[in-house]
Amino acid sequence: MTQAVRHDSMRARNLELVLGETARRGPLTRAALAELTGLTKSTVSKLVGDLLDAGFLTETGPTRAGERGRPGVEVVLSGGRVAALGLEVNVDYLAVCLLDLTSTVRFAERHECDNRASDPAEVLGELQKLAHRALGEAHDLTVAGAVLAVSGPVGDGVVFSAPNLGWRDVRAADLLRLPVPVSLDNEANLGALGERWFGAGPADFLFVSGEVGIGAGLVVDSALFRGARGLAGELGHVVVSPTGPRCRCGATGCLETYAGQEALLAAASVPTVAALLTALDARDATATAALAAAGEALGLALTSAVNVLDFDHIVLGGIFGPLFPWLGPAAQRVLAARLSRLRGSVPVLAPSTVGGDAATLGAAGRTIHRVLANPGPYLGRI
Amino acid sequence: MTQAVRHDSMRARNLELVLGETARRGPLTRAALAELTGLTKSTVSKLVGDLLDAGFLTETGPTRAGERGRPGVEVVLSGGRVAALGLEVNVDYLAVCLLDLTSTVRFAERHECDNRASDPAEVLGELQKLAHRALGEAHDLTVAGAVLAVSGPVGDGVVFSAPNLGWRDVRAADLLRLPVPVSLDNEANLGALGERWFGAGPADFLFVSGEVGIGAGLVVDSALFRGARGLAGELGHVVVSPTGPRCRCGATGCLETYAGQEALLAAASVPTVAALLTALDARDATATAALAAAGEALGLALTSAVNVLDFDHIVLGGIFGPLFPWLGPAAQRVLAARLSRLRGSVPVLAPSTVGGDAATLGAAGRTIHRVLANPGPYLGRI
DNA sequence: TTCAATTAGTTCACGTTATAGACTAAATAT
DNA sequence: ATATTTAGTCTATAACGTGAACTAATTGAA
Repeated sequence: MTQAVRHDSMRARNLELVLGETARRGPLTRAALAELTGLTKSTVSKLVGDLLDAGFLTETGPTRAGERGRPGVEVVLSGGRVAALGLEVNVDYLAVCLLDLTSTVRFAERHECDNRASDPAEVLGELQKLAHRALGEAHDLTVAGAVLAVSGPVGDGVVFSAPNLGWRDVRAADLLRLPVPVSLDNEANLGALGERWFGAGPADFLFVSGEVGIGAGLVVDSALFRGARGLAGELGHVVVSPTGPRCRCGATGCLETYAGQEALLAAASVPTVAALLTALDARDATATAALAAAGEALGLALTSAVNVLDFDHIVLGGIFGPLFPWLGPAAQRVLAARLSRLRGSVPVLAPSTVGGDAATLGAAGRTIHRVLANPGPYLGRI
Repeated sequence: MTQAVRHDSMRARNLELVLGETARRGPLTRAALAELTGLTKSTVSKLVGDLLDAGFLTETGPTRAGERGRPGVEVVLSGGRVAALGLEVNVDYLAVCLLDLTSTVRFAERHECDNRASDPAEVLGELQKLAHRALGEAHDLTVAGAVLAVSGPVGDGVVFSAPNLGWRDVRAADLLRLPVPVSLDNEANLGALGERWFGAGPADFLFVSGEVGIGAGLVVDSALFRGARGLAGELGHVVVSPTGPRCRCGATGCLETYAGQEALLAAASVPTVAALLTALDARDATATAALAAAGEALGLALTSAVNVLDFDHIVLGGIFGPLFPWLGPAAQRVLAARLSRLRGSVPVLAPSTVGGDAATLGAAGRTIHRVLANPGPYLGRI
């Protein structure tokens, strides 16, 4: 349901507009902002003034345009007011990062550890320590919030199931006691946002997160598409071949049984992802064949996803990122074979450009974007 | 990109809000509207006054509440101001309907004819005659626009490909000369909207349109989801079995090769859908088995779609509507077998409650909703 | 029957916000 | 030096929603 518009929401909306344009298009004069937003110069002046006072923007001095007329004074996003915390629990590590409003990394740390079949309280306690170190680096910045990335379906502060960690129904947002609001999201969703904001993700694309399970983050018009219940993107259980191997979900021939981490390692006869990469680098035939087969299965699942959702770009992240050279071409071939006639073009498949930090950065970025979209609450103080 | 908010857009927004609530929740007093929208009584009075003046609303006299206090005067949507035209070109018929703002059908006609491998200009000429009959029934109503439903991918007034009609790259919106703005949309999309507005479609569901091809309309939060290029919903080419029969799209084992109209008729050894229904009613073993097999394939494709998009409700339309008793149970079984463990619940599969008129009604409904969402342009006149 | 209580709807002074255009400021071109 | 051009500010104004006072119409109790 939509809300009534009053003067204050009108103002909030226009503040967001000015702040958003400045964030998106770098240094901008008031005149340029007026042109871009369609607001008048006077209105822009007033809004920019308020954002300067609040510490969200700073002036960078007069432009040296070399053109006729009075040079404008450019304003840019200021990193000195608000920060955001990004957290991630992965199978092999805990990660934390602190970003300011300009998306500059103020602090980042990764703690390598094995979280397989772990105790949620213990792991989150360890993460809390990391988070406090990051908060210490915030100094005088207001930390607007923290977002935690976990793989597997989540909702309303609860991890329903994280197969790689062995967690079920963990109230992670509550367990992680922090002096800032904590929220929770799926690692694939946050990875997708990370790729959009910090990598090469276009406005519409499908981000695939290959881990023990295979998740997907759907980005539509630069925003996450979450589906009716918030559980969209279960790419791992898309049907690849109805008569295929049995999956832990109870079905058969799901993508996960072909390209999930466990299936990959078993097919390549190696114990770890690191060993798999070594084998591939050494041109091991079994490993290479295993990856090509997995790539084909991935291509089939992506074909179905593209048919339903009409994506032109697909980014492979998680372990599929480093494995891309061996997995990507096969998947791309399947996509080309099955989609070129119908669509006229073939979706572009590419590895993540952000790499392993996509989800952590995306997590922090979510808060950054929340603040940029609604600076009101932070406007009074300074 | 979002737009700046000025006084006029604030007003437009609140007008939409008042009009929308009245449309959604039936007769409402000004006091109730104030409560619902969060606007003050004075604002609501002013907005309702304008909508009454413009002929969008009418007062239905004082309420007989029986409670203490002055009884309120209820207002309802008025059908006497604006109408909308819905058009459809199907393989077996042309259809037209005229709806007023209250979604009351003012005129509807269906012209049975065989449009297989037809000449676009000829067919659209015939449709134009029908449309003019409908426009004649509009009398003093302003017809705000016409929307034409065609099966297959469309975009910007052009039918890219309608396999059932044999059309390719037809500029249908231009060919159909009408005295009102004409736009074009996919039959599956409009069927989905028809089911949402005139049938039992919930706020989030997948509408499947079974015809020669199999399309899907994705409804998310009561709005269509069109994908990056507007071509979302190609359910017919979702992978059911990678080694299956060759499809006209160049791939193999697409859903269409199992459950497309041609595949169905061939498997059941009947020449037409009518004959298929007769055979099924007569408990013909071949036909029954063919439908069960198609249902399983449909179930597999829907499994993939649900995994990616997280739908809880699926509505089967087009020829799948009448075929539901023979096709639905098998599909539902596959969905249950493959999704229950992972999701905890199984998506509900149901036949369309609107039937064959879903797309035509959806087409007219699109214009109705466009006007309700932006009554401004029609406010001055009366 | 009368009057208090209650709810609906209108009116109007007011506050907030964006606008338009005049005005000042600072550069380049002639 | 002066005209021209562009940036930014200032002020009066208009649009719109708000809030409180006010009128209207009903029920219920004395």
